[in-house]
Amino acid sequence: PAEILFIVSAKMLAEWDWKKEESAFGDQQDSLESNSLGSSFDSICSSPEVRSKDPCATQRQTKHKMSTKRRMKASEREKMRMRSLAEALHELRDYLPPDYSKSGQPLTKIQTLKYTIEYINQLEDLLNHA
DNA sequence: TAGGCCATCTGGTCCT
DNA sequence: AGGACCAGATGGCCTA
Repeated sequence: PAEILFIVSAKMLAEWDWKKEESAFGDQQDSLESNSLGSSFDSICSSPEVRSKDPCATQRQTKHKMSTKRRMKASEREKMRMRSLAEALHELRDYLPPDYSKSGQPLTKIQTLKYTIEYINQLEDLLNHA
């Protein structure tokens, strides 16, 4: 189980880090402005300029509302899913040497993933040079 | 008080 | 059709 946890977290972080690198610091301003496409969708679509041509109208029409019951069920599942993810991260923390949390405070999720990568690399080096 | 972290809700998309 | 996954939004809590 520990190995699986390590591999999964390593993959998660690898992907996360890679995405970060891609959109790095240079264009932070841009990304801030172009960010939240989803939430800005409504406001964009409601602007008079855009409404005339109307790329959004069809999308709006295809927006189907979930029934309240189904939405509640989905929320509940999502809650459980996120909890199990958090639980796995807590568990993962226990496999890291105590050195990583010198501050005395528990590692954050991101820290846990980053340090796990670091730790795996260290172990890998150790094995390679044994 | 601002900023970081987290849990939760929600709508969209993909898959079975 | 319904479940799983994802990303954005939001609000609460905590700390520097």
